[in-house]
Amino acid sequence: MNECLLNSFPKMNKRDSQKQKTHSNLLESALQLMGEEKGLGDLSLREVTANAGIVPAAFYRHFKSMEELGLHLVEECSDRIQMIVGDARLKGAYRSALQLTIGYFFDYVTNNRSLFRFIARERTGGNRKIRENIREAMRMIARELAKDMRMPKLISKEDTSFASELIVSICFQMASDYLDLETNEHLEMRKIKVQTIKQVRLVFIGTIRGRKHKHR
Amino acid sequence: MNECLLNSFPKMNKRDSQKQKTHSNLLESALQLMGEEKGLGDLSLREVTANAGIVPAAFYRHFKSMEELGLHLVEECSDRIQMIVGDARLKGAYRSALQLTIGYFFDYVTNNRSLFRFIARERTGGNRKIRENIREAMRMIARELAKDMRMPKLISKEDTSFASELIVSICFQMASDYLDLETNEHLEMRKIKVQTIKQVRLVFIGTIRGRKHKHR
DNA sequence: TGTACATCAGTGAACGCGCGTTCACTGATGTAC
DNA sequence: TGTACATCAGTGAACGCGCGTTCACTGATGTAC
Repeated sequence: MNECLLNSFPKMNKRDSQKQKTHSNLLESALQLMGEEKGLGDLSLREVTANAGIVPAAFYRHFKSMEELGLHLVEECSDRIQMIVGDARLKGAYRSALQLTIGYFFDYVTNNRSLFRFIARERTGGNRKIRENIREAMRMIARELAKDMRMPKLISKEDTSFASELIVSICFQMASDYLDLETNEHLEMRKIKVQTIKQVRLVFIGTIRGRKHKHR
Repeated sequence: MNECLLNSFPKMNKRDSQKQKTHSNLLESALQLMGEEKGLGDLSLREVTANAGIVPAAFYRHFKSMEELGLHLVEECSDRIQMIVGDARLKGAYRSALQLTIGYFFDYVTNNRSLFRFIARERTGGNRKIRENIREAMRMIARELAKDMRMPKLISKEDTSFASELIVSICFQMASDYLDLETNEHLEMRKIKVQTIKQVRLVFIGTIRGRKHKHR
């Protein structure tokens, strides 16, 4: 479907679309190889190319280094997560109960393990440029989320963006703890979800009740 | 001083104390070599031993792998941070204004950059066992912090521990962002401290005002 | 105290291995006429 | 449409390098008598 779309572009000839395909094969391979345990820094150029079905030297036709691949990966993950948040809004998820919203979020996390793992891990674990890009991506996700928080007129735009950034940070942190559980530890999973809900509610309450003392 | 103390133990003969010294040289070397940018996984056994002034093979007299060294490092860092928190309590820091407390915290972070870097980074970036140990260490720090939060009788023990865990998590996350700044970005540093204060205050407010709705 | 033996932290050489990077190349695809 | 040349994603061999680990060793320190 993606390829089909690409081919429909006038300039997308056979050669270009094949290149696109290999390009995304490389990104997908990297994500896949990192799996549950490894970070970007633990991947070798050779294993990524092998997994993508090309020869090591061909890597340089697409990226000048693994770091550059990492930056593309951040971008892609960020796009995908923003789409997730956007979709959820369209489906009205964020307008419904908090439990439900957090539930949806953890479903997405479950269905995109390696994606969230990657972001959570490289957020503090990667190199500086990647960390910065992830922080920026999270800020954009928070902005997306903030649209859903246009709660009562009670809360100023400033407070909304502050709260949404904190909520995104908390959710990613909890998602990271969540992904560390074995897939059969249902009780623990439940506990983390409940905890997340409590934490987010606490942020809401704090934001609403604390709004008068804004600058002090 | 430390060595002196060790030597005063009856069983601490010359050989044992030399071993202790090399042992902590290795830990210190690892911390030092990780510096601002590298994680535990980016260190090679060879560079650590070289920096500690021993031959690669001698590493195995102390640890069976780099992972084991990492676990010792987590333990040491955790001890040091708990001492920091404990000291702060003795000095009465946590009883004084919130700004002051957070200020002290960031001073400690500044004076122990590599230590906090290590914890922040490996908290999500390291291997599973190390991540688990760090989470446990943070829980203990939260417990230590909770002693200082025995605020008005308003707040239940349960809520106190919940809030203190969230606060510790937030502080570590912010410390990690803080350490990403160049040492001359005073304005940005100020901003992160202010943000941290706001976030922690928000947690306090949320905890106090939300305490009636405990389980729902 | 002196001697003979045991312990063991640290040595240094050697190993096989996977790594990133370079290079001249190939052959399918695209382009100009 | 057919032909001649250009482009360029992917090839495959080669390189030097630092890696973790092994091994028999050394010699200072500890211990038993």
